[in-house]
Amino acid sequence: MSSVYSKEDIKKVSDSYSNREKNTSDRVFCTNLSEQLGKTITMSGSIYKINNLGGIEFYTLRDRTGLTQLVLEGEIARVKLTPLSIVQVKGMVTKEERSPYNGIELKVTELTILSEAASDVPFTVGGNLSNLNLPTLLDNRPISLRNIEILSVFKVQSEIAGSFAEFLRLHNFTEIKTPKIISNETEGGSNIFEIKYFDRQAFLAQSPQFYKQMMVGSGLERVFEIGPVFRAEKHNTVRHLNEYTSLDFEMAFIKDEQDLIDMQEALLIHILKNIKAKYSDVLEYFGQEIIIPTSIPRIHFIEALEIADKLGVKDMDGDISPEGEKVVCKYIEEQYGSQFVYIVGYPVKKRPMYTMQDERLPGYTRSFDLLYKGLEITTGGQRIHNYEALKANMIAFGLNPAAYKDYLETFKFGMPPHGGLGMGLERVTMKLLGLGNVREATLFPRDIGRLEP
RNA sequence: GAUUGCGUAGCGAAGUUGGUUAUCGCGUCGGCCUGUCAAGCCGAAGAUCGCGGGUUCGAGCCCCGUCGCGAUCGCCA
Repeated sequence: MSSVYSKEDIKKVSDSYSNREKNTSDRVFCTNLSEQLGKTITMSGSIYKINNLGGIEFYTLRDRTGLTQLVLEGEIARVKLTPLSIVQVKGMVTKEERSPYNGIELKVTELTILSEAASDVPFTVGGNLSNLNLPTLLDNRPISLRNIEILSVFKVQSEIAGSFAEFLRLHNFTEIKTPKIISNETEGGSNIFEIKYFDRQAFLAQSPQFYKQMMVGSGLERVFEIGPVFRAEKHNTVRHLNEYTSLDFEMAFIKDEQDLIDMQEALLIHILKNIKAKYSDVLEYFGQEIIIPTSIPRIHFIEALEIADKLGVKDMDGDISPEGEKVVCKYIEEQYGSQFVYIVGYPVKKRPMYTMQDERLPGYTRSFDLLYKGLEITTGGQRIHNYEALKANMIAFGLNPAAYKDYLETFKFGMPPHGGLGMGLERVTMKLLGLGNVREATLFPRDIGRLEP
């Protein structure tokens, strides 16, 4: 084999991997600045804000930990810097009352532009973006995400998902990853994306439901998954996405659906406590106060319909309308001081074929929704674990058991009583921060009109 | 799919019963400015008013069509 490069050149590069000089960066971060008072240090980041007064220039340096005021005076102030440019600066950490960031600033003596940003930014990233239209922010997502307040939404979201996993691991759940390319519809209906899979037809998973249940049956007993789900519904609302992240868990040997609710209640408290402890600044920015519940009210579906009806919202073909969900939530908050409410016992015809019926109220199920600030954030319930009962229910729902052979095998060979739930990560984030549109709680939302960026 | 609303510089908006050169703020570009933090002051560029057609002496404005977008509903987390 021949190369345009000499053996010596190649060897030098090759050797550099084993004899590499470590990156001994002495980079100081914004949050650690107060420990460096009086010292000359190096910082790296992007230029977030600019105030150029002529002989003196103020730049706000932004790194992953926060903001620092840079002061350029004299000769160095002649450097031309555009907002969002990436820089490395060297300077003296100085106490200065007039600095907006912790009364500390960096008097810059050396400045290197690592990457210059063009000046035709669609909007001022370091400014207040609240008066921009959402489509503008979404069309320019790589840029709008650089705004620290917009980005903070996703730090909170990461914490929600992280706390979810943390809590469940603590309770002996095992994290699983199930396929998103599937050959069969999960819950019937036409709301499923078709894709080409080599020379066959396949679908994008609407839910990890069947796989979760198979893994309960595997002997793990308790499983959870954080993953994408896809819905081909042509809805266009502030609370729907065609791709979203589902926080799912499924657990075995439950007595009934109340065990699931108990588990989720403790889980939610864990999540809310973590967010409150770590992101009080973000909550304050969005004007949200987290009320950590001690217990979440649980009301029956029929009761919820009555409450909505009493408050002037008619039921919708035997179901609760979004408007009804809002007034029920409002009522519960006034009566019990809870921003959450469980609605238990949805009608059989409103639920999938694997849902366990409530033997006390035939026609109703042992399933539930969790509403948070007027929005449905969770659906869950006890599942049918008896093979024959499940098969019979499939037929009753107009489905062909033969098409669900692999799924049914789990039940044929012994399946414990079990149940689980799915929680929409973006919806939880949205409501937690009081956002008006679920797209704001999605990095790169996919909706009926949006496939980019 | 249904209902409803909106398309005016890079962004956010105003534009009267149809009337001359389409207005304002932010941003951009140039100049001044040593304590800004929504910096300030002076100046400049930037819009075939979504697109096509019609009515009219005259259309950003009225009518028809078309495309795009938002919101609500069905459905759902």
